[in-house]
Amino acid sequence: MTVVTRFAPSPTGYLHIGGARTALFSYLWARKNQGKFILRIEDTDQERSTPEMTQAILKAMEWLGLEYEELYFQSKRQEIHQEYIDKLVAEGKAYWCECSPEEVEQMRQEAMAKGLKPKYNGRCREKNLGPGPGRVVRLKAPLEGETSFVDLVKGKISVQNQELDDLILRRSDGTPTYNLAVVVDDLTMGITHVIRGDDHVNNTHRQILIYKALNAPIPQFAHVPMILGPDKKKLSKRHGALSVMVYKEMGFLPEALLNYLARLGWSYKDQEIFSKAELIEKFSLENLSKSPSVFDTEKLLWLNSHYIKESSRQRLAQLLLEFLQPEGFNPSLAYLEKIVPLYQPRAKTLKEMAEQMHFFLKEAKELDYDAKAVEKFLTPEVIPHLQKIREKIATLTNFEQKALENIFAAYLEENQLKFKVIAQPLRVALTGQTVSPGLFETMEVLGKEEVLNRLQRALELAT
RNA sequence: GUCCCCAUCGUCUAGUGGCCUAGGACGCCGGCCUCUCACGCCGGUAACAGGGGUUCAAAUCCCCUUGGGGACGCCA
Repeated sequence: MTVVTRFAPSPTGYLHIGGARTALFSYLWARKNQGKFILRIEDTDQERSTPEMTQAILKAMEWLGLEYEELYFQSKRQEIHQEYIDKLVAEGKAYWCECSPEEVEQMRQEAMAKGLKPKYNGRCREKNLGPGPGRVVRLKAPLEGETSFVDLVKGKISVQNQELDDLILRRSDGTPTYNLAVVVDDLTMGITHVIRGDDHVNNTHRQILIYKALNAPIPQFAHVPMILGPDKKKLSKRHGALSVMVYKEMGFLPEALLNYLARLGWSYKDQEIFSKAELIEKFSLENLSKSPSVFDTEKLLWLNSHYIKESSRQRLAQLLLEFLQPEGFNPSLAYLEKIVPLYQPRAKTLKEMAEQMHFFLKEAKELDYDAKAVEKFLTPEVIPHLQKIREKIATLTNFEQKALENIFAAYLEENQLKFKVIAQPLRVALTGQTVSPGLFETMEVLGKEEVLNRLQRALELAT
């Protein structure tokens, strides 16, 4: 049987870190088994679902590169859901209930008071009611025995049927409830493996009851533990960025996020770095961890810097444009491609990279000079040296790193100087700041004319 | 409150009864490299929650305690 997995987000919010991870696991499992990966938008909550969020989720899936074979919208499948509800009622596996939400709430209170789990007490079970205003359809769940399943990551999970109640299948407004819709959809889409968050384990037993009432085959379940914040609480907005697309805006590469997410709750021996192909090859459900994991931005940052080093300068240059343009810079790709390699070993994010390279993108006359740096390094002692060096450089015809190094070596030799003495002053003169990539590579990228202009400007500044 | 699940360094994890005086990675600390900042390289710090069993042998199996997470909707 071919493997079919699905990711079923509800468009009541953006695609968040946790969702992205279960989507990834579902995707990997399908790919590994040459199966099918389905994206199903569970937009049945008319109140809170929006088309904008649906688009946002689709975009995020695309950015992450999680391609799916089929796309469904749950809201368009209500007739199918209804068919199954009718079938259950016809077979006596479900019944109409006239209890109002207030009455049910009271039943819950009573159960709580008795130290029991809050649940519906089954009052309309045997009333044999038909449809009517305000009425819902409930599943006639077994009163005794236990329901269990073997979770692919947690092992056997059982629950006494007394703990479960007659869950609602069809709301009084005629729409199907989540549990019914999920079961019918998973069933009709031929899902073989339901990979989802830990928070669904309790629903699983209820869903299995529906499968059984329907006499349908039950898929395999794999419940992935939650992702926690640094305080070990379920990851939420107060822990910072949650949305996948915000990570994009923060300058993360999709492969870094994917790699990080994969290793969060899953492992393959001691390996840390995985390409997508490797992930597909090595992924397995049994190596998923059973316990929740804490989201660690530091490690994500490390992976991101790793992938920045691995990426081609062309790709990074292209991506950088998105960060540079809002800042008012519009460099040519060719020029950017020359700058990028100088930052690949240094930057942890694209955003950081873009910010640090500003001085490359301005002309000498509009360059910002850090006042403190100027005061500290452009001293009367070094000015003459910079002046002479500028003259030497001006004679250079091939303005390359090697040639520049030679000029400097010669000058330092003649004057019995250490490079250290003029390095920082030179840096400040060229970049306006005290931190930058190596000076020779920086000069080569800036080009002769710009270097001469900047030295000129610095010399004027210092006097 | 009731039910379900979980428990190895600060964090992500390896470990599937002897190979464990517990390995890797991030972070942190120190050193090397060095024109600044990084990168890189080398080294270090640091964990089997506690208590009972089972066994010749337990991080690994069982029980209890503690701690943590999740779920109890006409939300998904």
